[in-house]
This record gives sequence, structure tokens and C-alpha cells, in this order.
Amino acid sequence: MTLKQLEAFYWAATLSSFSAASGRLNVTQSTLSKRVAELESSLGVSLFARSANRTILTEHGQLVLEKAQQMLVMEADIKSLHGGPQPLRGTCRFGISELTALTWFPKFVSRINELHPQLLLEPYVDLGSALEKKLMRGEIDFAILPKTSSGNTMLSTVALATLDFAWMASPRRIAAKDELTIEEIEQHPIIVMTSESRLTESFHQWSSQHNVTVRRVLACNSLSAIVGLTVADVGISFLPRRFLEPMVQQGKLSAFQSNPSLPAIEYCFRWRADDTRTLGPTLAQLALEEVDYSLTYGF
Amino acid sequence: MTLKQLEAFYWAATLSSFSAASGRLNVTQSTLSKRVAELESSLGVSLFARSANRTILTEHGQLVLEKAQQMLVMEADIKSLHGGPQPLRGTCRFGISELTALTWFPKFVSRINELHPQLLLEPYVDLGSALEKKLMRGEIDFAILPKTSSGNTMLSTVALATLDFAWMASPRRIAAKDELTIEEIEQHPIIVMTSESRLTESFHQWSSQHNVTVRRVLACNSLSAIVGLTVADVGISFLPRRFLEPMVQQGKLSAFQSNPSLPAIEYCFRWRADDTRTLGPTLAQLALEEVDYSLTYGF
DNA sequence: AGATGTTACGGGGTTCGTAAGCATC
DNA sequence: GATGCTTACGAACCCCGTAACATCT
Repeated sequence: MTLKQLEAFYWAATLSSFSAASGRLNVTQSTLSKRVAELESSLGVSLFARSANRTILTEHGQLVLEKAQQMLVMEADIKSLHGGPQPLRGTCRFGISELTALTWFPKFVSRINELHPQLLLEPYVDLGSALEKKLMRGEIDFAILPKTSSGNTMLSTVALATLDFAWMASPRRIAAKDELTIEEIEQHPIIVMTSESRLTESFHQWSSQHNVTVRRVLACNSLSAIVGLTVADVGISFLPRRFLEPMVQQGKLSAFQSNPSLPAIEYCFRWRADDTRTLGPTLAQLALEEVDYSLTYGF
Repeated sequence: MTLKQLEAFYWAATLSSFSAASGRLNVTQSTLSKRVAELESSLGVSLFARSANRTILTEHGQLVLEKAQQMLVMEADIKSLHGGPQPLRGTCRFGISELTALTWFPKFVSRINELHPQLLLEPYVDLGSALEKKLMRGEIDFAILPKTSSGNTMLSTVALATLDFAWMASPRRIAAKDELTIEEIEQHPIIVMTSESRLTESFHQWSSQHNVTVRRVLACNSLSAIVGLTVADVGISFLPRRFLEPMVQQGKLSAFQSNPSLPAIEYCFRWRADDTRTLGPTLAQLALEEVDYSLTYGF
């Protein structure tokens, strides 16, 4: 019985999949299968019901799972006892939203490479809901994404930044002013992200709450595309204010507050709470130091 | 970081000796040393103060020790979750008192060999105090010995039997009767075991409590020698009643109660409480089934 | 078919024990 | 010099990954 075996078993059990677990631990399916098999033979008990749909725990598996979980937590405890976090190594898969990708992501990667040169990064850009799913499935190690309204207790969370939103439009469409009323907003076609986006979700909440009847003309899953469409005056859109400040300064876009004001969205760094590696807390700290949702790359 | 490393570290720390720990785990000193070294390098911290008198924990070592202890307990938990205890293997060193060696020890060994054919036994016969010392030092895995008055919380204990004592004398010396008074006892020379013996310790307590002035003529560390001396009528002795019943039946010895009566002694099966292997409980159970302090071999 | 878990096998890495090397008492 | 820990090195073993196989959707 070894810690490797327990780790393999733990992730196979919680992810309900040997292959997912193998990906999670950066080993082949074969290796993971064997580690679990070894654990079973060492204990002399079947941990998974090996018949129809595999990867279902036996009764004994349930019991062992709890203990295994505790063992892994203790292992992490021991590792974290010693003072400074040593450089990370291996492969790290993580998810980020497009907004992050377009802003402070390059700086974040630079810092990671600088402090953890042995760590191979595999970032994956997608919408928040997809990222959260991947997180839960163990396909990525952490994600930087907007906070959900419903707190998920399976995920550890570090708040990074609160984003203020503003209405954005081409200067050709709307003359410079401070604020748009609901009536003014309703006169324009609105470009939004697809409904899977947290930004859109938050907007829908706002619009139904204030009885705003919007005329959506386009729902796109790409933030940069939306910016481009807005600059091209296809319609107006609600976008993070700080993100597009540079373009507003350049006169390519005008920004407006709205009345009632748009909701803010909180971005955060999340990882599976049962992931006992130091990777999560360590990189979360780094993210906190680098976070800045101002557009500095691209466009 | 592996469980083997933690185990090596744990025993090196608690036994304050690498060599003792290596004996305890049935590996060479070299192997144990390397396991600890690997653990240290994996944690990036020194666990032992490697200067003057080695095998002294560093501050960090203290912290890790606690966690390691818990890890090993959990490992044992997991192993014991599964139902039946599988056959034991490897080498088992243990200590027994001479009284045990002369009575049910052969049956005990037979049962062990039968149920655990892969287990190599290395029994060691000595007085209780020596056995307890060896136990604490980790030089033996368990011991069968008389209970101490002061309970040692470091040791797990399973009570095996309570021994009633009687005065034994050659029939030539004392005519058959039920009971000896203190005055009668004081008239005869008394043969005792050496003062390290628990039997003797218990007797001293009794004699001082009842103001018995004994005339000791011989203190020997061998129980069988004492029996022989008593049969040869060198003096009288106090011995476990059931042990010598066969010899009383044969007319070689006479047994007498005393007034006040001699204290009883409880024999028990003990092992280090922090020894998380199943060996202790398993063999204790076996001992319970076989225990019988009646003389059946020898003489 | 496609996805998922197991089995077979060869190569590489790890870990063990023997034996020699050091330090301390 | 004895004891106790570390280092060096060859050999056995373990463990990983590739690839073929089995099984269920």
C-alpha cells in the first residue's frame, strides 16, 4: 500500500473515471488502473464494482475513500509544514476566461515561468460555466472565472477582482454623456455573449429585474469579437469598464454609466477543495499579485 | 514522500536510534538511513539534528513526527477495514517469561505456524522487566509477561490469565495440610527468583505488607531451577498453583495456601501501542485461545 | 465505432543489501 | 576500538508507458 495507490484510488473514485483520474495525475490510464488494482490486491478487497458500468465504488470502497481522503490531506499537511513553497514541477492544466486571456494573462504566465521554470502550463480558454464543469471533472487544475451566485462548496476560492461594467458604444452612435437611461438603452440593438457566459447571465438578471426590454441582435461566444462589433457600430454592449478604458481614451468607444447601474461581477481563482497539492494556493497568490483587468494586449 | 519513508522516520524518531528502527522494520541500517534521508530531501528540511549525538529531532522533526504518527494510524485503519486478518508474514520477535515457555508456549507456536506459515518466529525468554525494556526499545514486537502495578500507557495490553500462587514444599518437609500460617512460613528457608522478577516483586510487596520475616537462601533467575531446588528440599517456594498441579498429583511437591493468602498475578500480552501493524491484536487473540499455565512439558 | 478499463511485455528507474568510510564516544 | 550513521555500487525488483485486447454504449 502506497500513497500513490491511494491517490490514484481517490481520484478515480471522486472523478468516477479511471481515465479522468489518469489525466489528473499525469499518468497513463494503464498505470492508474494498475495502481488501483495493486491497492485492491494489497487490501484483499475490491474497491470498485467491476461489472456493468465500472468506476462505481463498492461498500468497502466508500470506507476506504474516506480514509484515503484523510491520508492525502495529512500528506499535504506534512508537505506544507516546512516553510516556503518550493518551485512547482510537472504539468498544470488550467482554465481562464477570454477576458483574462486578453488582459493580465501574459504577465501571469511570465511570473509563473519565472518562479516555477519546471512547470509546464496548459491553459484553456472558455466560458465560465464550461470551466467550472472541467474543474469539477478534474480535467483542469484550477480556473480563473467569474464567481457564481450559488457558492460551490467543492471549490476553494480566492477573490481576485471586482469588475465594474459600463455600456459601450461607438462615438458615432451616441453623443458623449455620463449616463444612459433605460429608455435610451432600449432604443439600440444590443450585442451580448452567449447565454453560457457569466456576463450574460448577470445581465439577464439585471434586465429582468428592472423590466428592461432589450433588442438583442447578436450573441457571440467571443469577447474580442463583441468589442470589434461594437467598434463597428453594429450595436451597443455592456463591457467591463476598466478593460476598455484604453479604447475609450483612443476615442474608438464611448462608455456610459446606466441608471439603474449595471451589476458588478467578481472574478476569482478556484480549484477543487479536495486537491491537496500546494499548486492551488501558490498560484492563487501569484494571480492576486498580477490581476489587472485593463486591456493591454491586442486590439 | 512514501509511507515507507514515514514509517522509517517514525521509528527512528521514537526509538531514538536508526539501528534500532532498522531492526524493528527488518531492513538494514543503510536502507533505513536512506529512507529517512529521502524523506528529508523530499521535504527539503532536516528532521534530525545531524551533529553531535545523532537521532535527536529538529523542531520540524517534532511536527512531522506527529503527522507521521497519524498517517501510520490511518494506514492501519485502512488495512483493518477489510474483514478477516490475512496471514502474517516476515519476522516476528517476541519475548516470553520462563513460566510461559514451560507451559503453553509450544501450543502457541504450533497455532501460529499453522495459521501464519510465512511468519518466522524469534522468541526470547527473559524476566518481565527485561522484556518490558525490550518492548519499549522496539527490540521485540510483543511480549507475554506479568502485568506491572504501574500501568504503562505506551503499551497495549490484553489480559490472558490470572495466576493463583501457593506455597510449595517437598512432602518430606511439611506434612499435608491446607494452610500455612506466617509463623510456619518463617521457619523455613525460602527460594525466590531474582529481584528483577515480577513474581518476586509481588512477593516482596506481600511480605512487607504483612510483616513477614523471610529467610531467603537462594535467589535464582530460573523458574525451573527453583522447582528443582524445591523438589530437592533446599527450601520452600511460592509458585503458581496451577503450574505445578501435575507435580503435586505425582507426590513430588505439596501445595499449601497461606494465611494471609498470596497475591495473584495477572499475565498479559503486550505490544507498543504505536505499533500499528495487525500483528499485535492478531497474535494476542491467538494467545487468549491457547493460554494455560499448567505444566505440560518438561520435568 | 468509440470510449473505457484490463492485460502483456520491454526498458528504465528505483531501492535494496553488502561493504567500505567516517564520526563520535 | 566499539558503536552508529552515511556513502558507494552492483543486482534485483518495481513501476511506468506502449500497445494489443476486452467490454460496454
